[in-house]
Amino acid sequence: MTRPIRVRFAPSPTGKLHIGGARTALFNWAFARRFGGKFLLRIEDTDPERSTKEYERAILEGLRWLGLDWDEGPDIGGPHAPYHQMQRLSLHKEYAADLLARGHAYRCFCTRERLEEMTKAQDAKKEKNAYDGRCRDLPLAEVERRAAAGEPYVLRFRVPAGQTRFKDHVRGDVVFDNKEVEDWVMVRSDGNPTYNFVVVCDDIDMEISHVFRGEEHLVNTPKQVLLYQAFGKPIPEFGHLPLMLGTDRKKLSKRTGDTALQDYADRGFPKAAIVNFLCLQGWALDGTTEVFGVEELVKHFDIKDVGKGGSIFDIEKFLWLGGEYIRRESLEELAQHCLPHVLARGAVTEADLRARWPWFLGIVTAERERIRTYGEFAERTAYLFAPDESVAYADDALAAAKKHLGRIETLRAYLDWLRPRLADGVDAAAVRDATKAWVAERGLKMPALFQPLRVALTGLAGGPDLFDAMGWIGAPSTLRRIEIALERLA
RNA sequence: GGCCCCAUCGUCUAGCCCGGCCUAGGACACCAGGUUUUCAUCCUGGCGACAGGGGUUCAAAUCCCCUUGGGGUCACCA
Repeated sequence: MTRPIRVRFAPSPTGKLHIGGARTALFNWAFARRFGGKFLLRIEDTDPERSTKEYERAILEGLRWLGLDWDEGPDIGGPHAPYHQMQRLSLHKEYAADLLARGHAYRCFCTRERLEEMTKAQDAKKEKNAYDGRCRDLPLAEVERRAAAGEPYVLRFRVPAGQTRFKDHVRGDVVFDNKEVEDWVMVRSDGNPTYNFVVVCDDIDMEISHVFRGEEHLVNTPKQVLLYQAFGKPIPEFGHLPLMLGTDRKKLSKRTGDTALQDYADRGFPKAAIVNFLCLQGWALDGTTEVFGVEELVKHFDIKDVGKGGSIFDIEKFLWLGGEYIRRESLEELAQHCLPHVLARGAVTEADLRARWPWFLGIVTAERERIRTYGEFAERTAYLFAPDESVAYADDALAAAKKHLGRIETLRAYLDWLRPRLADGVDAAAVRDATKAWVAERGLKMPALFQPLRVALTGLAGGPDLFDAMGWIGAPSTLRRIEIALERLA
């Protein structure tokens, strides 16, 4: 009964890696690593219409990027190769022939048109939609004759009477009445097997011991268990993970936010924060520790501890975690991570940035406590690379500046005062002290100068020390931006 | 609608399996205060939940039943 632990993640390359899929992969991986099992990857490319090599590559890249490594898979092979389902077709056909020969499957000649009518009739009578079994007990002679005549047919699984139960590590034992399971199609009329059939063939062949997947597969499970029984093969243990929900409480979809792992990588979430956050959706280390890494996950993860209820994807907490990880990075590390996001905005070249790396590090130092993603860094520092004439003024910043009635006079007086002091460049410490004294002398409140000034220089309502910012943009731009603000803030 | 699954603060969750230590713990968010030229970081405090109703028991968030609510799924897609 105790088999070697072998789990798998089997994505279909019909889209980008879904964030929920990433969590499924993570939990499978963690389970294998915790209990010394094998983690394998299998590509379910049985839908040639929608599968692409690009998606497949992107999915593998995404998993690798997260730090998940597999012991067997399409790119590295393994004892049960190939790991692309399309390349395993002959095996599936053998399995199907076996089931047909032993009476666990039968040929069904019902046309799509007839099936449609059947469904319509069932709807009209408010009956449940299920195959009515017309071809289930056709005389063998008739079956042979029609098949020989070239009449198209599908292979349906002959669901026996009784009940089907299976072990689910997150839900407990689950029981289905076989009456609820229809005689489903195993092999299409074009000879290609369907998902529910192929999955079981491959899981048997690859000696998968545990199947952990999303809850949407729960209702498929009885069909699959019945198949294992028909084959006389050991049934794996299951674990149906709760769904990740959008803010509408429904299965996470593009309607309520980004769904692809790539989207979050593009926004500049630290990958460790992504992994950490994924862990927190349905699992907890000890209920108290929120920030932890994969070492802790692998040390403590068990499928039994995964919660049953779906969890709403809370982007705010995700962002908070991002900030936590960013503040744990070394300065150099963080700068390297921010770099591509700054470059992506297209206002500066890598060579330029590399040439003034210490300058860049200074800015990273000042912004790090404010950002939660690398993308936010790029956003917040856009003013540094903008032409003086077109610094974007944020709405809240503009409102804050305009609260000060004397802003124009103050700014004009300050500009006149400042100009000679910047003749030899910006000495941030000196200007800072002198400016405070200037404000005090004139009996002004600090914000009366600082808020309009901040908008003039950065266009933002908040940010790092203003005099540091002067140093970053330099004396000419400082003066020029104040001049421009005199008009834009009027 | 049939079937299946689920149900602790607004959100993520600990506690539930093996009833008592729970006047239910932590985190995000929010509110208030401190620090600060602003924003943020950081620190302090606050708000806030066992869906409802029945049982079982000396004792129930924890076990059982019902109701309600939410979700998933009903293809020759995966």
